[in-house]
Amino acid sequence: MKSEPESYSIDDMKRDGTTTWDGVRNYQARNYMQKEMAPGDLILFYHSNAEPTGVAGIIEVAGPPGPDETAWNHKSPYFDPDSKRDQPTWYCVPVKFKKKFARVIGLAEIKANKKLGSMVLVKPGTRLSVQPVSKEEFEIILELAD
DNA sequence: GCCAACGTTGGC
DNA sequence: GCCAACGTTGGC
Repeated sequence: MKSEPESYSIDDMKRDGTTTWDGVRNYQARNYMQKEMAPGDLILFYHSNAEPTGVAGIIEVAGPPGPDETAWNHKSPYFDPDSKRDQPTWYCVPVKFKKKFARVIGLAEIKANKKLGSMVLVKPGTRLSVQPVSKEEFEIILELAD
């Protein structure tokens, strides 16, 4: 899961302990949260548009997906008048902090690692803020963080 | 700040 | 249904 640290960083995540991954307004990213994630799944927390950009730590799916309430909040930047109470357009999952890496695993380092060449993250033109990571890829990132 | 890549919107 | 215009993402 990607976040710009200027708006929400791994340090914010650590401070809060848990949060709801709301505000996602891309159907493919929503589908991953609504249909592919299960409580207990581990997640790489990625800092985008940052210095440095890269994986900053690990979080975990803390519960089942639910409607994204920000879509109903007129004051929210994520307000979406098309999302109805009885048929929400947007879903999100609660997440909880697990670990902050001692260093950020930079995008360049990930790109340079041959074993990570098939990560969705490094595929050209992939801008999804929520994207799948294989178990193998996840473990390689973990090793790099040690 | 630039710009390529992509998703969405809306006219036709 | 096509596609141009526009907005957003995100690396650099």
